[in-house]
Amino acid sequence: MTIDPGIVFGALADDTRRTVFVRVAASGQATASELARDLPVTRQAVAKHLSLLASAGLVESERVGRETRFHARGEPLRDAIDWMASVGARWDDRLARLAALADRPG
Amino acid sequence: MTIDPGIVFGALADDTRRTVFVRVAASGQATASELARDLPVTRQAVAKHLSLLASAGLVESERVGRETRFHARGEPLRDAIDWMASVGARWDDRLARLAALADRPG
DNA sequence: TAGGATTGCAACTCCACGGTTGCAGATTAG
DNA sequence: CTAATCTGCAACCGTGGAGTTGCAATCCTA
Repeated sequence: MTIDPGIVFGALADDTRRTVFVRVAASGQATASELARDLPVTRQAVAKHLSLLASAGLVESERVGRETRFHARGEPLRDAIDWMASVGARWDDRLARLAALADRPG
Repeated sequence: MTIDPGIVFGALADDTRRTVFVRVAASGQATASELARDLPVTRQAVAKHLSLLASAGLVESERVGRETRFHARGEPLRDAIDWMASVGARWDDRLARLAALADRPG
């Protein structure tokens, strides 16, 4: 099931949420509480961001004991890139080249 | 001047606005009134979307007589793709390959 | 010059979003 | 067993965004 591009773009539109996503990606594994310690927002705010990122497919959760660990996923990023490249390919040569590379699966 | 990725993602998050952008890109040139004729929203709504797309650098306006014609730009798309690919390159091989291609200018 | 077309600005409504606080349920540690 | 953690749910608030209507200004055309 491929996710609507708008959901992914919306998920990446917010600064805090983008930071959360980058840190999850960088650390491989992270919980809402861990992330909230280094951010200027509440643990619940981070949890909401992670929930929205999950509904966009950008993140996956796994319950381990009393904590919920999150890890990043690349497929929605690739889908969003595909969309952008295919739209821009009509008049932008560099995007056309990216579209050609992005289209071939594997 | 490179535009903040969040602005671009936000601009592409809305369905109607994404449709407007695609139609501007496909037709090469378009005005708010022309676009509104084929869309289920008002001319003013389309104008707002175009204004926001312009502030994200995704579109440029040119006044011709009594009408304002818009055309699409690719640079913000490339910037957004760069951001996505570089973030995902750490754990996703396909995104790493895209990042390698997107990084080399020209 | 009068009229139709095109645009821009302003005010208004509605609601989704980011953030907070408070609390209750589960789970680990001492 | 008890206390400290970690999580999730619900209610609430303020702001901004998407959309509308109405109106004034500008520009082409007959």
